Amino acid sequence: MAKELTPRAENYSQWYNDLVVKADLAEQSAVRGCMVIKPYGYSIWEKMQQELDRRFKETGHVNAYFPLLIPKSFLSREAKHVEGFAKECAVVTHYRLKVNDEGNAVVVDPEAKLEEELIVRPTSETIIWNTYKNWIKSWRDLPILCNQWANVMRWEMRTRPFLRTAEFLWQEGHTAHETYEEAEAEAQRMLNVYADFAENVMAVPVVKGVKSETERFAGAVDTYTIEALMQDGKALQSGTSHFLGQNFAKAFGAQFQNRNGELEYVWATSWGVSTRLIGALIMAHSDDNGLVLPPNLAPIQVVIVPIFKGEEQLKQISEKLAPVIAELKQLGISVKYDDADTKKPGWKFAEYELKGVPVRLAMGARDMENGTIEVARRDTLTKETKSLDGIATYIKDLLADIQKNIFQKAVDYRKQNIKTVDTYEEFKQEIEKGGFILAHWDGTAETEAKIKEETKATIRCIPFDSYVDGDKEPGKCMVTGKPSKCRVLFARAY
RNA sequence: CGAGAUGUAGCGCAGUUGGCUAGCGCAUCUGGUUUGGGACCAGAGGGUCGGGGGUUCGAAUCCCUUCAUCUCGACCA
Repeated sequence: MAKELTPRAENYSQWYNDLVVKADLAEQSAVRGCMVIKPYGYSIWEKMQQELDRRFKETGHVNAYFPLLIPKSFLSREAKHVEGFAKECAVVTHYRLKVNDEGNAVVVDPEAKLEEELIVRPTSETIIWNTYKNWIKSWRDLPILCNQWANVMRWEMRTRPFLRTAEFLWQEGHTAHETYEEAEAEAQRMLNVYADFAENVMAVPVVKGVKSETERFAGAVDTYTIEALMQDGKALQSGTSHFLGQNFAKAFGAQFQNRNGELEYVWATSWGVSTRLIGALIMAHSDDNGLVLPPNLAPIQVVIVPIFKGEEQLKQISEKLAPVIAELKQLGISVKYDDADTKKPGWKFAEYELKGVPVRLAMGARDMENGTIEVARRDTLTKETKSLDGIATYIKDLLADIQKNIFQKAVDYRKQNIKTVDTYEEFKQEIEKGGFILAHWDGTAETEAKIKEETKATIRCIPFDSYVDGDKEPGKCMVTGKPSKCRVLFARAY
């Protein structure tokens, strides 16, 4: 056994770390907190990008690119914003290196100090609003609907592959609008795009809602979020969309003449999802045998393994399979035919299971004689022997079925792990078991802080939709007994 | 940034009362036999023992120092 995963039950974090490395998604780099995303992991990101980008374009957005480096002064224009990010910014102070006097190392040239230091972007609101203010003079210039695919850097103390790294890849949408209502609707619309993507492409069910003041993005009026539940019972914030009000417009002096000829500050949104989604994908579906990828994101949807003795037999099997491969490709299915004779079939089976390939086909001498093929599905780990006739359409349907099944499993899991509690004592017990908890809260930051302090649980969001009977009805805060409008979603989170 | 642990071949580890040429498993390479769930035999290559300094006739082993990683806290998409 070349590659063994730590079982989830034994050590969930270790399982996750093992999987990331052994499934060839990413590895540790020479730079603290930064990872190398390997080709297999990156191709999952590329598929995510394709699906998201298409949805952004369909909703009228265009892509652009803004600089990596931001003048330090920009960050401090919005008071809350700087407060939120100042502690985790990397700063560029010099623009030149030189060889030291001993001639054996390069050192920073003290002569080359920057007049104004530059910040490696933790997010781009400031540089973008400094730019947008020049683009916007009239209501006729609005809306601006831009997105950028970029890297950002947040100097985190503790990092984990995909879930929290110092540098990560993401997209950030930044839009400018004429009215409060239009911007607010945009923030909601993009949250819905994220939720649709999470559920239909990633097969990860999410709870949509609004963040409490404490958890809100620094500089936003409101932050909307999609929250997913991982297999260890912890929540993962998987995407956020912010209604920024006029905060950044005011900070950067972005005004326009409205339809009444008056000067007004521009209304804004921003929204993003990151490579963290790969972490969500792993922790939502995978098992002790390795990754389980939903067909809609799997870089390889079908792998075909020939089982042969000698070159002559391989040739015969390959000929038999060629039309099947062609037909699958015609149906838009990504296929890998692994006829390498350097690895045994058993090794390949284990390897592709580890990598989460949704469907595996195998053909040996027996199948060839019978005109059959072995079909194995990753999500259920079941095998069946099927006739070669009509196999391609069968596989196409099977992939759709697997996508549906993976999602349903995740929905069922969430259903089993979403509870309501009415007393704080009960809450303390339940939170130890993990999962989502719907409970009443008095709406104050003090109570929220007390709960976090005592239980490590945070308010993930105030959900938009109802998940259990009566969760939208008023009640009494489980801690203080003060009135509460509706139940809010608690969990321990990543 | 606080507490603890660990650094020996690509990976996982043994060796640490100071003493021969630093070892084992996996991986790698060569040749052969194999191929329906992580094959077998034979041979081979691969090491600044995390870095620096010290003690000593002699250091992976003892001392000092430094760096890195992991776990747990504080902080966070």
